[in-house]
Amino acid sequence: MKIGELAKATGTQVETIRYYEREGLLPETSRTDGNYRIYGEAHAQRLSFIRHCRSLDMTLDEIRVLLRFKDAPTENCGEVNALLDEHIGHVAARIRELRSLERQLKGLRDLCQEAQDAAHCGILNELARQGSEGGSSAAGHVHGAHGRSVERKTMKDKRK
Amino acid sequence: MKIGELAKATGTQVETIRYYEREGLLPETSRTDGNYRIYGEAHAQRLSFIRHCRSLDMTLDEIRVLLRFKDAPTENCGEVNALLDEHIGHVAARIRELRSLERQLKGLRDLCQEAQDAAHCGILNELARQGSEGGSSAAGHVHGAHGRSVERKTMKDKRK
DNA sequence: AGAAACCCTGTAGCAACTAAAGAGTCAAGA
DNA sequence: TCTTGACTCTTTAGTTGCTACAGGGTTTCT
Ligand SMILES: [Zn+2]
Ligand SMILES: [Zn+2]
Ligand SMILES: [Zn+2]
Ligand SMILES: [Zn+2]
Repeated sequence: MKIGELAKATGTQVETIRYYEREGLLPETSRTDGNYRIYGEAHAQRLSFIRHCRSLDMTLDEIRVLLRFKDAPTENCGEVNALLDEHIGHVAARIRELRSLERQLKGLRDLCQEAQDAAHCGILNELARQGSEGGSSAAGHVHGAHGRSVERKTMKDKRK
Repeated sequence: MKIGELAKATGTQVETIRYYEREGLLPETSRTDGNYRIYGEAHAQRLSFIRHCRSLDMTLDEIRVLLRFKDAPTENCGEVNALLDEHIGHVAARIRELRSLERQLKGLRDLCQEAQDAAHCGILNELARQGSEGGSSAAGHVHGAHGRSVERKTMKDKRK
């Protein structure tokens, strides 16, 4: 099948597939006379595997490790288990961070019950106070607090 | 004070301060004869405000909005409250996503109790199964599952 | 005076894509 | 047959919030 069909079959964007090839997660395929990539069932399975891992928020580096084991069926899978445990740790750590943020944010929110002039807004004034360290810092690899997908479109005219 | 002193006073890196200036979060300052930026107390406060917001995982765009209200003390702060509520929603949404991921990952982990050959590893086999959509997708702006800071250093020699 | 410590601008890199430019290929319809 | 349209190709740049150079200039200390 051609790249567009593979994309449809796996729910992946065409550019993402080419990106994975560049990154070495998918092998380079054979090509048609017209230089089109052609894929088989094995490619579809491998891509499904990758996307499944990504849906669990693993990094491409983590996925690379798992793929090495997929490609070496006689190896002992102990490292796979360890990697998964670590990744679960990454997720758990980020959840703890975000819960702490949520608490702080709710406390902050309570400082302004009803709208007034900005100069007396408890929220703005509290944010202006210095100190109060303790934000997210160490540990794993689960980051950010802001999603992909939405509202990305509207960002074009941001600058200027 | 000079940029290095401001950096020390606020616990911010020098490059970050210059970056905020480029991004319009901090105003351009006056300069010394030798073209050094000079800052006063007001700048330090503004920077503290920004860093405080960042420690709460707000985006720079969100912070820009809050700064507009800081700069207009007579405006009604209703939008501030709304922005905070939205951001709390972002964080809450991401927590829900990550909790779902955590459940899935733990279920996956249970599929391989003791190390064996990769071909029979329940984890690898389950990841290879297709379907099973339902990963993170819609909503807010709290993303990823992988932290900043650590293990970034080790990534230099990644390719090749 | 010389060296260390600071500052400047400009550019590139990180993760994991996404989008777009500019060109080529292929199948079907008029 | 020709032409439209859908598809594909490569290359390049943009996204977010910084961080790290490189290659200079300035200040300050000794
Ligand atoms: Zn992880
Ligand atoms: Zn308020
Ligand atoms: Zn937010
Ligand atoms: Zn196993």
